[in-house]
This record gives sequence, structure tokens and C-alpha cells, in this order.
Amino acid sequence: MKRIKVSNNVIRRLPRYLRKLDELNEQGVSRISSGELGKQLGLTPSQIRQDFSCFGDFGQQGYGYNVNTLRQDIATILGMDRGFNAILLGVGNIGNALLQNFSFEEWGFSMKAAFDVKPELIGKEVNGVPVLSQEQLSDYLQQNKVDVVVLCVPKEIAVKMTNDLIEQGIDAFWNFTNVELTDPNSDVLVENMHFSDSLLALSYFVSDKADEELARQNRQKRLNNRT
Amino acid sequence: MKRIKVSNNVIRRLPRYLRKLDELNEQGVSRISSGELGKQLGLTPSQIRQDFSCFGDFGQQGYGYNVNTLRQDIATILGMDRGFNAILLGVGNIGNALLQNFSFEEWGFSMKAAFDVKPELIGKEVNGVPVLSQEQLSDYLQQNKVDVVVLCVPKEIAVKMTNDLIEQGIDAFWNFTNVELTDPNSDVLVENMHFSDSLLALSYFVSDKADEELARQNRQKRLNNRT
DNA sequence: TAGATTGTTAATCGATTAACAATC
DNA sequence: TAGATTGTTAATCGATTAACAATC
Repeated sequence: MKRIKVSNNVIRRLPRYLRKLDELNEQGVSRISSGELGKQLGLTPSQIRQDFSCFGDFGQQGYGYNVNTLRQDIATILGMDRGFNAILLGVGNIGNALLQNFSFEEWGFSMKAAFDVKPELIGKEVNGVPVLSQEQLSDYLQQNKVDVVVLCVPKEIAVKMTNDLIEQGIDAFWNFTNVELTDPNSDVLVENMHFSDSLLALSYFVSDKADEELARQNRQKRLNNRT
Repeated sequence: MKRIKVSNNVIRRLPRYLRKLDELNEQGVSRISSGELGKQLGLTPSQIRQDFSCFGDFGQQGYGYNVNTLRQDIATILGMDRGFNAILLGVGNIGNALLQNFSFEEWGFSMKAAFDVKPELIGKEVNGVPVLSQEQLSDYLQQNKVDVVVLCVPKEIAVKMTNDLIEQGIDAFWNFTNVELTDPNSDVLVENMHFSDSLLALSYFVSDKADEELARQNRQKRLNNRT
């Protein structure tokens, strides 16, 4: 499978395909064409076929795609069957919410342990995940395979924490700290969940929409005045 | 200001500029060139100048950009000074975490109220935000200006909830439900925080990196065997 | 003034869309 | 078989990068 350079845009669309295919599966739809899939996702059929063709031939001429097998193929492409291990750092509000609510297993990850400094948390379990002391982290990393670290620590210590971890061999972070960790010159993977970036983009679109509405109304007014 | 069609890519970079400029401000840096800013963000100077030029002339030849005023200009572009009102639906784990932890004010939003169905929550305050009953929602919307709805309700009711709200005039959602709400044919704004999409993209990159490492090792092995 | 750096136009690069032969 | 729909090549479109005159 794959082995060509796949663009970031394509990769970002794969999880959307997966979710849509899951949905279709639930609805009992067993086959779908690029045309129909495109309509449901707001993409062109061409784009969908191009996207898939980065990874192989999943369709059948005259028929389309089998929902179930395509879903599995995309899951494989995304690495969902690789049994990646994750640990979580910082069992505060957001860390806790993730442990309680986010189904890591559903997406192919195994959440092995959480770490914090607060004595009242250590030794507890959150949704079946043991909370260990921050001090145990180094030992833990030496004794266990950890593929991804979920970063939920306070802003202030995020950068130092990350650098320590990188030194200990961690090279993939899921970053909830709203701090820019991305070092342009390193090959450490950082996937950001920047809440504020998302809200501000929405803020822009809302502003823009309001401005346009206003402009439209003003045009209308001028037109009315003229008559 | 503005009034030309600005591409999505540009808009998505604006919040990053803002965060970086805040950081520079804190560090006491008062001016910066597109070259230096580019270096720190992993972008080309050209791109940065192009981005800014969508909205006006913020720089000065031979000098660069004033960190503080540029920061304010970008904040204005993003609509941070428009006093948008938000409400939050669903005070579960994620909704609660947002109310507790996320500083809506910092990004120009005023979080006015939260809504839930659980009797034990209603009437309480979470971090200063009153929790009202779901039943009060319609009345609330009629009596108050609500610019953005933060959706934290369970998956199962997300679509119905959204459609109801759209009928009541809401046209901007910050969506935490991991359900695809985007209707390609409507002009309702939906900004998604799809946790799983983000994790799966990371999963792909981690997989890809592992594959490449493996391929590299195999090449090395073959080379060693040959000698 | 000379040096630096912008804003903007032109060139390049990459991603999306269209078209169509292959084929189920 | 005929109709449908893929995979892929070519054409178009848009975004990024390069270049440079303008100017602080």
C-alpha cells in the first residue's frame, strides 16, 4: 500500500471519509459511488477518486465502492490497527475530560496510563486508566513502548515538559496546551488541538458574514432612496 | 478594512500570528520583520506579507512590523472586539471542562449561559456561568442576542438539536459533538472540533514515520549483506 | 544617504477539476 | 450487452514563492 508522498490535505480528509463510511454502515448502505459520497461530503467525485488512488484501487468500475471494505482500508491507512500506545500528562479538567469521554480504543489507541503531580490523584484510576506520579514517568518510558503522548499540562510547563520527553525518545504529541510546540526544524510530530485558533476562525467567519449582511442592507437602502 | 475574498488558508493562519505576536509582546519584542516572523513560524516571508496584504498595509518599509499594533490589527480582523455572545449546550464532561478552563473572554467572547437537562445542574453556576434548563432555551434565544452556540451535547441528539437551533435563527456553531453537522448547501457556519480527526491524522503520520524508518533499516540491511 | 524591508506583480508550484479510456 | 463508474491523464485553478521597485 501507499509509498508515494501524500499531501496534507488528503490526509486531513481521510478521517472524514472514515466517519462518513461508519455512518453509512450504520444506515445499512453497503455500496456507494464517488458521486454520491461527494454529494454527502461536499466534495467533487474527482477529488474523492484522486484521494483514494493515492493508496491503491479500492473501487470497481460500474459499481463504486464497497462501504465496509473501503472503511477497513481507510482504517488501515490511518494506522488504526497498529495498536499504538498512548499516555496522558496532566489530569486537570481537560485531561480528565479526555480520559472520561474520549474513546481512544475506538480510534485504535490504547490509553495506558496518566501522570500528574497532585497527590490526591495518584494511585486513583480514571475510567480504568491508572494515574501515576510524574516522578514515575521516566521509569515508565524506559519500560514501556509509548507511541503518543497526550499533553494536557498547564501552559507554563508545556515547552519544558515536551523537550524533556523528546530527549527521552518521544516523537509524537497530541497537544492540548494551546502553546506552539512545533519546532520547524525537527521531525517530532506535533498534532495541535488549539481551541482558540478554532474559535477565532469561527469569529472571523461570523464577523465577515455580519459585514456582508450589513453591506447588502446598505445597498438595498440606497436603492430604495433612489426611487 | 478587507473586502476582498480571503482564502481559508490565510484565515487559519491568522490565529497563529496572533498567538505568536502575544508571545513576542510578552518577551518584550516590539518590532519584527516578515523574515524573522517567518523563521519562528516555519513560513516564508513572502507568504506572511501576502497574508497581511489581504487586509491592508500594516508594515513599514525598512522597519518591519510593530508587534503591538499588528497584534491589535489582527485581533480586529478576527472580530475579537465585536463582543460576540456565546451560550453552551450540554454541561457534561467536555462542556464542563470548557466552562471551567477555556477563557472565552480572552478571545473576545462573552459566555452568557449554559443549558442542560440534568436537574442537579440547573440553577448552579459553573465558573460564573449560570446553568439553565433546556426548556428555557427557546425563551432565552428570543430575549437575548446569541452569536455562537457551543455544542457539547451527546452525539445522539446533536443533529436534531442543531436543526432546531437553526430554525430559531442560530447560524454559527462551535461543534464538539464529533458529528458531521456541515450541510454543504446551507450558509450556517459550523466550526468543528473533531478530536478523532485530529488523533487519526496523527496516527497516520506516526504510521508513516514508522514505515519509513523500517524501509530505511531494510535498505541498510541489504547494503550490509552485499559486502 | 545607504540599508533594510515592505507591498505587489510575476513566476512557479501544487491541488483540484474535467475528461475519457478501461472495465466491471 | 449496455450502463455505470472507476482510475488516471490532462487542463485548470488557486496558493505559495520569488523578484523588485517603492520608500521608510
